[in-house]
Amino acid sequence: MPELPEVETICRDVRRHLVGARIERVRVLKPDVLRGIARQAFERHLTGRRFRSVGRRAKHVVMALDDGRRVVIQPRMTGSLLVAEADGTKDPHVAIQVRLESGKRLLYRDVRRLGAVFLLTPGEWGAYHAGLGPEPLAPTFTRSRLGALLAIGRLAVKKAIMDQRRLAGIGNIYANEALWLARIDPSRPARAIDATETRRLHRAIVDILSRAIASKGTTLRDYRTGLGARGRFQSRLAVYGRRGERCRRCRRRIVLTHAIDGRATYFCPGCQR
DNA sequence: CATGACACCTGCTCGC
DNA sequence: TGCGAGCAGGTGTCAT
Repeated sequence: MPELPEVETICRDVRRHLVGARIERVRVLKPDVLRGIARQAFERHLTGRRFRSVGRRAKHVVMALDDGRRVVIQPRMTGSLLVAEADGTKDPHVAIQVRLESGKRLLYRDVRRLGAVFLLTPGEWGAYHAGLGPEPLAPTFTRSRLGALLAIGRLAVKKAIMDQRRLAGIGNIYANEALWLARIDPSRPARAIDATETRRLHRAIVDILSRAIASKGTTLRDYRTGLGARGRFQSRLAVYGRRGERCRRCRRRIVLTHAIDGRATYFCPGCQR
């Protein structure tokens, strides 16, 4: 569920509680969220370590430890990370609890348990990082880089901007919203997007992600910030979840289709070409 | 290599 | 009220 703005919000919220803090105890309650490491090894490795930094890459939370390894969390559809004051192990959906020296708990909660948690060496992190596309909010993400990643292959533009190897962090909600902002039909072949449209799409992507972060993300169902609050961007969505409502630009009714990759695609047939 | 189908899970909503 | 079907913000694997 969480896309770039939601994960960014989570990181900002939990960072100040974690950086420099010593890990007193780790409890993995749902071992199937761990990838490539067993429960005991994960718990043993983290206990006694300190968090050195908390950051985001694509839609993933990256927490560096003082031994150089990194805990990487992919929340996927229903995962959430939050700092709590009290024990969370009674909550049936808490997969991992990390108790800090402050007494606070870092909880990884995941109703569907589709999320994934990794413990990576510096070398493994390098490969992980390299497998993801550019960060859309980094200064290095330019119009020409967007143009280059759209030019390859024959897939729909919506699929192209959601492909994490091409561009990191955009999911279904913000893909729909960015394409509406840019007035581009989501089903258009990516390679057919011209320079003017690429310019509009670049601006739309940066704009929608920045504004969503400023609103602490979009809460439709499960998503919560790192402090357990709801995001506010859902009230700003122009097309996502608004089938049958009128386009705020041209007054035509918003259409829903599942023709692209089987995912919900909302668009305005009046002004998205 | 690109692409599409499917799997992974649970919970919620809707129609009957 | 109960029940089955369909759906959900993501990503990895497998066959073609």
